[in-house]
Amino acid sequence: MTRCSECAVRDRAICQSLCEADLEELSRLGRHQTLEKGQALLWEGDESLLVGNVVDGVLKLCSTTSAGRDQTLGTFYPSDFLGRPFASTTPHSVIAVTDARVCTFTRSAFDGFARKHPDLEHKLLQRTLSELDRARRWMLLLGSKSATERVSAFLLDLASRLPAEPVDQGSDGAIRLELPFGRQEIADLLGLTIETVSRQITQLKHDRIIDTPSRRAIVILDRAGLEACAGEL
Amino acid sequence: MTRCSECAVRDRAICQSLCEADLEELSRLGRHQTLEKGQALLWEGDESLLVGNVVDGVLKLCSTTSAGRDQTLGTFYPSDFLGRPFASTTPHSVIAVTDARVCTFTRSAFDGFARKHPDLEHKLLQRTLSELDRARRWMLLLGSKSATERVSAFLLDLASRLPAEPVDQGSDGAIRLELPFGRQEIADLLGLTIETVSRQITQLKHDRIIDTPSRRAIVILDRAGLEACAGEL
DNA sequence: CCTTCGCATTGAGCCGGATCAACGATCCGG
DNA sequence: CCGGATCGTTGATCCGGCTCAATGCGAAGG
Repeated sequence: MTRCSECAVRDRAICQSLCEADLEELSRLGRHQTLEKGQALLWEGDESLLVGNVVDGVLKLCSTTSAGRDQTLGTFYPSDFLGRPFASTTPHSVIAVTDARVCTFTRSAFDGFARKHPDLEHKLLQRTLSELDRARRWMLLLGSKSATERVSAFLLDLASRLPAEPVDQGSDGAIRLELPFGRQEIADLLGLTIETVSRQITQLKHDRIIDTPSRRAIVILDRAGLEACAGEL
Repeated sequence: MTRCSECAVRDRAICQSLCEADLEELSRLGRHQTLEKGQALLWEGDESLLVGNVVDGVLKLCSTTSAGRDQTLGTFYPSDFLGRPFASTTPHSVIAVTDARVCTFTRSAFDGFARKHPDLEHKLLQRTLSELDRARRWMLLLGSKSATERVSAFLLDLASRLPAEPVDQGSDGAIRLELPFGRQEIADLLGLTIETVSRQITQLKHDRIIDTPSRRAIVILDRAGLEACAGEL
């Protein structure tokens, strides 16, 4: 394992709470793992064996309905913590959306280490609380928002999570997003169908609120307009 | 404030992690508060001033859509922890569903105390992780389940949370639930309208899966049938 | 260059749940 | 016991998003 002190997310992941010596100890418990797009790291209902940090790439948390429909329950970006510590089973699957690198620990080793390092647990608590806030905001979206609102909110959420590349060519404040998700994945995230997502994107494009230079790219032309469509927040 | 050692939820709330001496200290930071049905304890977006434990009664966590529609994002039963520690604002409102008693702390005092008591923080972390699991299960419900599935799942969730009173009269394993929620509140919880909730309940009654001896009471006659309607989990 | 394959878009029709509106049932104060 | 208020149920209609089906498009490979 590469030295933690050289880690790309050293200053953003929960490990930031650790001093050099502790970090050294933790690093001996972990290993780096690379995942290919589509590959699963954890399976819904399985024993909770792994936890870890995302170093690079995007992953999703998902679950399959009895009706065969997939629902995505969350997303993980670099420096996010994933897995279910302090429980015997993982309630949901974790799947790589893009090729990804994660730094993983066996759950039991991590649990033991965490219990001995209150600062680490504190960071983890803060993250979990934020994640809970985020999940509840998403519940609000799934429970009471229209398709337009969902797609708009999704794009705004993405814009806040992704490294935003400003479009230089004079187009005032336009932001280009490189989507890590395909249309079907967006649909699973929003509790919609792929057709509805596509139609909403087309509509937003016609309204000159966004542009779609390519399948996997979105340019936000009118952020305020998009926020209005998202029903705020 | 009554002594914590006599508290009704002493052995179930996060305080269980504390020794007598620490408990004594914590109790000096807190106060008991009674709430009437419908009364709010925290307001969405306000400064996060309070956190606490539910001693008695039921409360809900909710948010109002731009469209004026209410969505309930969670519920609190005795021994549950509520409020948003370690953040400056509470993202959602907390409102009493029934008359309730809560034991509250100012957030700043609680935060300070928690940081000095890793065992307490650990308990809080475990609770937050469970709450996150629960929120995600609910997201699955809101994102991809039908009205029948939602209402059935709601009744099962309630049955697992409420002190179940078995119906004695030979009716094999039937369970009676005293609903703390009105129809509108159930609708807000499930992301449905009151009419749809009502129709679903009527349907389940016709199918002899449940019975409704009174407005606020539900008897689960056929638990397996209800689980089937809920699309499992 | 053309083919193929996977993904995205577009169209037509349908259905579940929302909406609007009326009607019961229960509770409470007098 | 009555009258009103609140809450829940039921019915009729409407509409947003789903379903099913066809078409378009860009990337990879022959």
